[in-house]
Amino acid sequence: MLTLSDMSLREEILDATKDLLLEYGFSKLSMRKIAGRVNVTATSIYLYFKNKDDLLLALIEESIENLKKALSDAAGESKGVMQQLRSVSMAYINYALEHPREYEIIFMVRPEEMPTYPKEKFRQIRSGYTLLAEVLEKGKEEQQFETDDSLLAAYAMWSQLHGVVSVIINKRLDAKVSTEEFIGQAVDQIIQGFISKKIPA
Amino acid sequence: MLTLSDMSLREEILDATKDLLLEYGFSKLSMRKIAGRVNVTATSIYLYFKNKDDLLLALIEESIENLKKALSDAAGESKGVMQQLRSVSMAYINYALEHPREYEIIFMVRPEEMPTYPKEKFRQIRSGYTLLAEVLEKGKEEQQFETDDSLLAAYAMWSQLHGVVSVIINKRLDAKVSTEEFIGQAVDQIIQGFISKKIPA
Amino acid sequence: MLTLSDMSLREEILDATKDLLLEYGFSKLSMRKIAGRVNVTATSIYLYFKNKDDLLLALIEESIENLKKALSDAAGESKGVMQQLRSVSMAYINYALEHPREYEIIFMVRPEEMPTYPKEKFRQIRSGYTLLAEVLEKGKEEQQFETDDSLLAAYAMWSQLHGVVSVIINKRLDAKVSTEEFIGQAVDQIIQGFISKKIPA
Amino acid sequence: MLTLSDMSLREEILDATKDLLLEYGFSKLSMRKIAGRVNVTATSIYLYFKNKDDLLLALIEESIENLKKALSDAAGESKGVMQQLRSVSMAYINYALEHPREYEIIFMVRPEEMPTYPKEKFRQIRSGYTLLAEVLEKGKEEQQFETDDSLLAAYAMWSQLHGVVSVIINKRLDAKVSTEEFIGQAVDQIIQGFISKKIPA
DNA sequence: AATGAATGAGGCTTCATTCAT
DNA sequence: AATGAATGAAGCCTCATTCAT
Repeated sequence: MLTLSDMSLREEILDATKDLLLEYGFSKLSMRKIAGRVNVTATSIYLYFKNKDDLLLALIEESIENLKKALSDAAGESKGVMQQLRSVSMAYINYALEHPREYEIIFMVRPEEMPTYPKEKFRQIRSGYTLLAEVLEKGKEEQQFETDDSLLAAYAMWSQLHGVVSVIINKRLDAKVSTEEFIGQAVDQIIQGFISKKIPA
Repeated sequence: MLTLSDMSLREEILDATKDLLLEYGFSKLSMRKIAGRVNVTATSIYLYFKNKDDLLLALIEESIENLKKALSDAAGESKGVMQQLRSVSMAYINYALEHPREYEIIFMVRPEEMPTYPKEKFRQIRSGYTLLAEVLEKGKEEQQFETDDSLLAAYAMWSQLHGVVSVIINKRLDAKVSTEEFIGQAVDQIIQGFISKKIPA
Repeated sequence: MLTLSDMSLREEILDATKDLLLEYGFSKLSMRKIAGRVNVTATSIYLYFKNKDDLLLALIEESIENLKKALSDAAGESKGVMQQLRSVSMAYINYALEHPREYEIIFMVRPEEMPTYPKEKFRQIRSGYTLLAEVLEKGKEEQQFETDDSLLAAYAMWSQLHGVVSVIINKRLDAKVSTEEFIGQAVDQIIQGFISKKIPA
Repeated sequence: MLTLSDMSLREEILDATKDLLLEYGFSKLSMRKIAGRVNVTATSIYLYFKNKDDLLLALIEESIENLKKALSDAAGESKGVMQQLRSVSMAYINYALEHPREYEIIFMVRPEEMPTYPKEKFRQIRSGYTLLAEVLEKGKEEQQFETDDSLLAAYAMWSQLHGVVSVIINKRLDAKVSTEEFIGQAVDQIIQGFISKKIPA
């Protein structure tokens, strides 16, 4: 088991930053507060990160990496295309809910807030949907379902999954609504919407 | 026609704040910058708003009001339930894209960033979905479509719509993907997903 | 008579900055220390100057202006060309010794230390020698002395005067040497050197 | 031939410091930057120098030594007194322009910036002029020129030479003026001023 | 001989806010 | 209705230096 002392200061800093981001939000994050939480001088942070942006960047990259891994793991475990579709969707939602800090970091950090943020990273974030696109394309080939444009469909699905997650994480759900039921219902609708999409209503 | 001078300073301040939020993001927003954009001293803002939080609060309330109005207008104009479903969905997306500042303010301002924000306001935000719920309930009564739980379904739809909007506003879309096609595809899937939701896959 | 309270804070700040520059040197100058000396918060300085560079710039400009005025006054008071030559020289030295803070500010602030310093200002500083050049040119016309190149000669004289002043202000003089005698001797040599410059030795 | 690896780290540090001083100025000099330029940790500097002041002190001493040597070499090579006068003057200027880093370090580092700087060192700096004084004294004995006070005259000459050098190094010269012509003219005037100084104008 | 980790002080600057006018 | 002056807290970051290794 990992204890605090097993973590390098660098990791401790990253971890504390995640916490603070989730607890107080981006605009309240400060180097001093991060340092305080790790019981170190603010100066020490600069031994491991060039500056605040550099620290946030490292955080984002790490988080993206984790999300990507979670998704490809889920895709690999499943057999059929239909099953893959559902299991990747659930993996996406589960990862987000189990690692809200990381998920938020990936998505809530806005371009305007981070002008120095390399565009290429934003592209990486999108790569979440590419896995979906691959599954859809495979299903198309296997004639499991018909799609005009797998990429577009994948994008649409991804955005819906993101919406579901977003609403939960941001605590926009009514207290009366069970989160689990909500997820079940939403994922059903999302997948069903994709499968039976033919009537342009 | 409205000219600048027709706007009360209060409104000018609110408007400038919206602009700044969209342009530079929440963490870069400052009373001074707001004042500067309106050509007023920072002190003057305090004549109309108790403090920064109060200003943001007013902004959010105003924005929520506008969104609610846009939605109910859309619902009112349409005849059939099916048509209402689609037109409310599109109204939601359109409002968000046409008033990204307001939409962002409503959704991107996180509870953690605004500790003083009254919880009751967050509940109001959710009211966006109540209109959807009413439409769904009506459709159920008219036996246009079957739903176990209209409220849950409405929540699911709303979250998906939010996801679609979110991805666009946050510029997370690939440049290769046409926004219009994306919206079309997504809305189709969302509605279709709701209508034909029966197979728990 | 001027008392402290008669000075605007802006002037007090400029004055304190001069003192600190002279007392502790450029590299030790800080906004906090300036503020401390004026019994104000560091923040207050920013009400009058955009930033540190801006403050220093104002200081330099003011000092240049004063030096220029002192020199042209001296030139105006004297009658003959020879007398002008001597009186401008003495005015230069006197101004520097009576306002060492201002003189230092003009000359000791190096381009490398102030990258944002507008080149045009450096040109203004040189204008000290233009007055000399004019006097020399006039003397040439009046056939009081012969010069191939008045501008060059003026430059040479100016640099020598600067050297004299420099050595005194920087306290590089031996304690055994009387400053007054040193100045007398030096100015004599400088003027004489110019007048009888014909033998390329 | 000397290569980098032939230099002791101590010398490398001194050398890097000279460069940095010339390039970025005194106020931007930091132990870290010095260390960085030598590819060493800042800590390593403390193996060779007690602290920053100590390092600067070593630099100054070394530079003074070099200047003194250049001057006495120049005096030794020349035959007649008149020739010595000119050749020492030129040696002074040449040394300064060829080793601006060292020259600057000697003269630009102000007592106020270095409170711990032993006064005795400042006295050493002045020793530059003693060589001049000796030449003048010798000339007086040989009745080549008349001086009331050789020491005073030497001081005056030295200050003027310093002025000439100062203006060039500090890039205060107009671009239109040729540095070489300027030096020629100035040295002529300086020497001539000394030789024919008799009329108290 | 050299480093890596850490610190406390202080650098410039911006912030929200108040108070007297 | 609006301002100008001022503040204290805090922002990010760099500094010289020390200590254990």
